[in-house]
Amino acid sequence: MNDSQDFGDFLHSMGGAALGAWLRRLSDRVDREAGRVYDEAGVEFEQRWFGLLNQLALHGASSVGQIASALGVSHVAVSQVRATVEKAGLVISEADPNDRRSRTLRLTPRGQQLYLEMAPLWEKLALSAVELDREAGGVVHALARLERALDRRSLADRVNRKGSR
Amino acid sequence: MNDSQDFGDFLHSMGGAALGAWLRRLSDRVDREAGRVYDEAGVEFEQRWFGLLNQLALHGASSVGQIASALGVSHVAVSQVRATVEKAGLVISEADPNDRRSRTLRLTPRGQQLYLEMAPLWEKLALSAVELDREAGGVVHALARLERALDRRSLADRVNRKGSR
DNA sequence: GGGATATGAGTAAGGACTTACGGATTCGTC
DNA sequence: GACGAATCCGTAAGTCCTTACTCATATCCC
Repeated sequence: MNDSQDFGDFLHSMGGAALGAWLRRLSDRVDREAGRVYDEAGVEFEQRWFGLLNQLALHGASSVGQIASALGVSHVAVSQVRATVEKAGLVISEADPNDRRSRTLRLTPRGQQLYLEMAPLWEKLALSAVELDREAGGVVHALARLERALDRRSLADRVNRKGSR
Repeated sequence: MNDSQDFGDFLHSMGGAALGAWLRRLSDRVDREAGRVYDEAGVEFEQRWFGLLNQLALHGASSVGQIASALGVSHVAVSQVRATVEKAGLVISEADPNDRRSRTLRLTPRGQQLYLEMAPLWEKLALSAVELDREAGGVVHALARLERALDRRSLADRVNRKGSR
């Protein structure tokens, strides 16, 4: 009946500190199931590659740092993925002539071809995600709001301001 | 204006397949910030320990498997945490006399004491989580609904039923 | 009662991130 | 123009989880 009361109960029994663990559990689950989709479709593709490839396909050649900030991950994560997709022949990288610290990545022909081949599958994945989101009553928006709330004030900050009593 | 249209756009540009990555990013963030809370409070505690300790404190002695299913993680994760909290002297374990395959865990006096010491901090963490959830318009409920939606039908299943065209 | 099967837990290895640090440029200012 | 600070990227190591495999004990069934 009283939803926010229920929720408080939930958080107290689960432990407020368990929010992170819960998010991780769900993320693992979604990633794992996406991986299964690729396996069942018989394609050699890792979910981890998606963000980088998608970024290059949508926005053309980009640097490691650009991709990292677009995806919201560390440059290290991008760098690691770059190494594997480059080894797989999907991407090439070369030093930016204007700034030789920076490395410019772009899809190879083979990468472009793979992207096109994968497109229908990703489309179905996106449709499924929309469907899930609808059934879940707008998780995606809720997550975006959570992210903004954390931007406004960090968890640590919120805890500290609860007083030291 | 049309929210679900916006959302579809979002998912198409982000890529539906990015949902998992996004959840992971948020989980990392929440966990990291929780870790900062412990550091700033000057306590030697790892967020990873919380689930196991909380379970033992709330439900008394339990087996590895019981804790794993209560927390929704693999028994391996519990086993790993057990090893470290046992080494830290917070928990003891002994073979269950009724079923010697099973290992029964319980808090040591020191573990109980730590639990009591941490309680105010966790309370503040829980309050902060409630606050965040309110600002985010009910993420927790949304996540629970997402989980149920995935239980009803897996992502792979949903994708497969989108037809192979 | 004994052999096949199931179940609880542990170890090893791996996946997707992270932080910490180091190397190579570039920038900014004197 | 050079010296220190800032920036881009890479490697190493660590975190928190997972799956795959193995061992030991329990259970089932004839």
